[in-house]
Amino acid sequence: MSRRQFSLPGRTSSDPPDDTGCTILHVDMDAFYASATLLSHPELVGTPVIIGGGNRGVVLSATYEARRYGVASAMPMTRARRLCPQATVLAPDHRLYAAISAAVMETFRSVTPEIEPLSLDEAFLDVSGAIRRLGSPATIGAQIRDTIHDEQGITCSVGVSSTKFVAKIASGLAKPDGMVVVPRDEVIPFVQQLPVAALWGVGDKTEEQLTRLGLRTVADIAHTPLPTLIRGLGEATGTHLHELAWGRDPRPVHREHREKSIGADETFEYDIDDPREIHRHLLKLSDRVGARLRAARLTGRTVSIKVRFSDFTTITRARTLREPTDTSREIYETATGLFDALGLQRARIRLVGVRLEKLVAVEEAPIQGMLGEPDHGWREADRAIDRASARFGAGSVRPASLIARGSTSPSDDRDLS
DNA sequence: TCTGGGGTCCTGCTGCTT
DNA sequence: TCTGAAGCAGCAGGACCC
Repeated sequence: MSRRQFSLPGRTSSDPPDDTGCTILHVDMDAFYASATLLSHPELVGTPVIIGGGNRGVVLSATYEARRYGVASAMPMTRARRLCPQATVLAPDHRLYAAISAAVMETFRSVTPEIEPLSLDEAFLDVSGAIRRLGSPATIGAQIRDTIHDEQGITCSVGVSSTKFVAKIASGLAKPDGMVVVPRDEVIPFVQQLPVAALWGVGDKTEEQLTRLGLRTVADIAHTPLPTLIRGLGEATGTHLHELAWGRDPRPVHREHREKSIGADETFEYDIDDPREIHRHLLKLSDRVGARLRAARLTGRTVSIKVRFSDFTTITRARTLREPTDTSREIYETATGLFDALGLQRARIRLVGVRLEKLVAVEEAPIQGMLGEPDHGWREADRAIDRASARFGAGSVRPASLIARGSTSPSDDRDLS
């Protein structure tokens, strides 16, 4: 098999770049969800396929054949279908993605323990400790790509550089199925030739603001006085972009990742204007969030809700509790309290969400009983539900109000993802 | 065109405490 | 007792990322 390498603009494959000091690798699976799904649909390989679903869903991923028609991730499904009507649409299989992701992360761990996963399908690796054992960073990148292709049957792209953000841009340029090395002494010209939108942290709005300031390339940002950037973009963003524009990104690869919030939200198939129906969804979401908190042995102090109306305007409300909690019932009661306080009169609601913030480990947060809670209260009930779910499957036990009339399937109301 | 779900971070405002 | 400043926490909204 031949894998594309060293495709930095202006270079040829006979001119391998100097990867000395380029110890950061960014590895990104190519069209991960689509490639993974096609493992069980080999007859669709080479054809346009879109992963996504639902009336109001968006595209999770698409094969490169579908992307040629303009289909892109996060695009509304209705639009994707219009752009590429001949595409096969498949529902996502999150269990499969998690399994492949775990195997890929294991491959990374065989190279170095210094891994920072960003999502299921990408991670930063600091390979400085592996060079003596496995070879240069570019050699290690090539080995990783071959291993993932041979063992998982999917391709990935690798960016190699001395900083995280340059490695990330490089892997994007390498796609699909390629590798780009940005030598240390070429970082500044490499970064400064890029459009501003290539910078990490520049989305539509920031790009608009930068354009208004007359800045189109990273070089423009680099040569703009810092106070001007701060005035236009704010202290944090201004400083951050100025640093990146000079190739400076001192952030190391972080092995440990501590979650700061855990939440769940749900877009309804049709807008809902019945507060009792909203309460039922808040109960389901609180239940889901509570279960995830307890599984992660975390508690949270601030309960926040999100409400999105039919016109897509979105509001959030939050309440900080006296003590942290991991009890689904307490989360639910706080969430409904926040929702009821909005005083909505038959407003058409598209989405509701529940989130727990200010997380602390169970061990660090002595949990107190809810006010008026009996000795064997909601906490014990939650634990019993968690045990039943572990044994019989998620959703095997749930609040009676979530059991639809005539329903016998636990999956009716509870999302297993 | 018509916008998911899971997150993180930043900014501005308000109210409380010192 | 009153007032203003400073610091901080909480809250709300928004931008961004995958």
